[in-house]
Amino acid sequence: MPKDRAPTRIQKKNRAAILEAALNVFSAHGFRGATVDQIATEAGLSKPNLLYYFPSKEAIHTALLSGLLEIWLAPLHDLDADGDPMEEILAYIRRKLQMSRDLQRESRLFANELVQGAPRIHESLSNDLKTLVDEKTEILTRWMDQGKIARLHPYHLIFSIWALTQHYADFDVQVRAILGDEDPFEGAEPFIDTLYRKLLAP
Amino acid sequence: MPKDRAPTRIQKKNRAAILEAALNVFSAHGFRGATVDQIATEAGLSKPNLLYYFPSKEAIHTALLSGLLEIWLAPLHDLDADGDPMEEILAYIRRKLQMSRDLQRESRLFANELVQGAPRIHESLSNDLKTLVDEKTEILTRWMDQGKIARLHPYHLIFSIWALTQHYADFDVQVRAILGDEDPFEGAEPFIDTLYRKLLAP
DNA sequence: TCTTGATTTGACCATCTGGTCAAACTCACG
DNA sequence: CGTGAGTTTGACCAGATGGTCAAATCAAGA
Repeated sequence: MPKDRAPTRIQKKNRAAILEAALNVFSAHGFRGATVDQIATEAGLSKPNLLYYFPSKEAIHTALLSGLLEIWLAPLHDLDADGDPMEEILAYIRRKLQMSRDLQRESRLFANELVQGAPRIHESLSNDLKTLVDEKTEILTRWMDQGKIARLHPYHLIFSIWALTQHYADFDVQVRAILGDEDPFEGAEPFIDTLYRKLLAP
Repeated sequence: MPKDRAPTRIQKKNRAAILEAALNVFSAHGFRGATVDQIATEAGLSKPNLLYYFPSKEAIHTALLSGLLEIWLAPLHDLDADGDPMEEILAYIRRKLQMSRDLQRESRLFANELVQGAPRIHESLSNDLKTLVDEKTEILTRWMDQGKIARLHPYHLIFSIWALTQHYADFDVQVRAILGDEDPFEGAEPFIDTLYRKLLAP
């Protein structure tokens, strides 16, 4: 294991390569389905070399997840209480959908984990995520009280946004099996936009 | 392997026990994460005994999936071109949500498979599923043409129903981490019902 | 250039896992 | 009963997999 001084050039490069490779492999096969060898090869390292940088498979997974959680929640974090309600929400949705397209691997990484009961990030959900969501649903509720948007169950409103946007990343195969050549996101964006405009209209 | 005559009493019982156990294990851990031993134990059999009924782990998985696909698609199959458009769609959604609650394991089984690219059911998607969806979107399009429901992209309308309902089964941990003690489905039903009434109103 | 810590690797290990097999046991039916 | 087919199992195997370790190689500062 490298000493915990300032990371060397090589350390930086290899750690990054490992996390990048791990994202590919874990998101495609899940934790159990991924092998250390696979990750090492994809990172251009030997297995013992990889284990020189991370003490275990589990450690790679954990590092990856906690590193990405922030990115994953950023759009919700940006929801601004002082902005125009409808525009804020629609902007959030748009960003979330964009992430589904551009960060499919990340979405699948979380999906894999969640479908199997989130054994490794259960704590983050109950703490970081719950806190953030509570903070933002409070804003939503205020907007509803002010008649700026329709009154709805705020938690389920959030769930619906997650469901509708992440569906396109997580279940991409299914979507493409049905749409054929049509680009999923081309149709998804206006559809979801319309949906929320109708739903949220006071 | 048992001869392919009429199945004996014991064969019936054990096959059923194996599939039931396999549903538990595969849905909770995914294909790769499940072990034959685990399934055997949960079915109350020894591993070689289990392999007397199914030739391989893969065979169990396949039998399970293909057996369940029919059940899974039944609600959509029931969508009746001659019924009242709005009521037909809302009934479909309600049944789908009910399935998310009552058949969580089944939902997760498919979710696990889909998130990882559906390596084992890709064909079913492109054939059975695609055919059924095409058949039903045609009905939806007709209803839109007749002005019975709002004009929307029919495929994405279907996707949205799948996403919104299955989210509660597949990502149950996340939903519960946020809702706390509140029953997810109690709030989900009216929320989703309202959503589609607003969305589909012509 | 030399030295020292950082990096890399081949060989190895224990365990897990899917699957096999021959022998033992059980059951239904004549 | 007796018997043959149906059922069950302990012992076993080969390959995969996570992880270890000592030795070899490399890189950068004195």
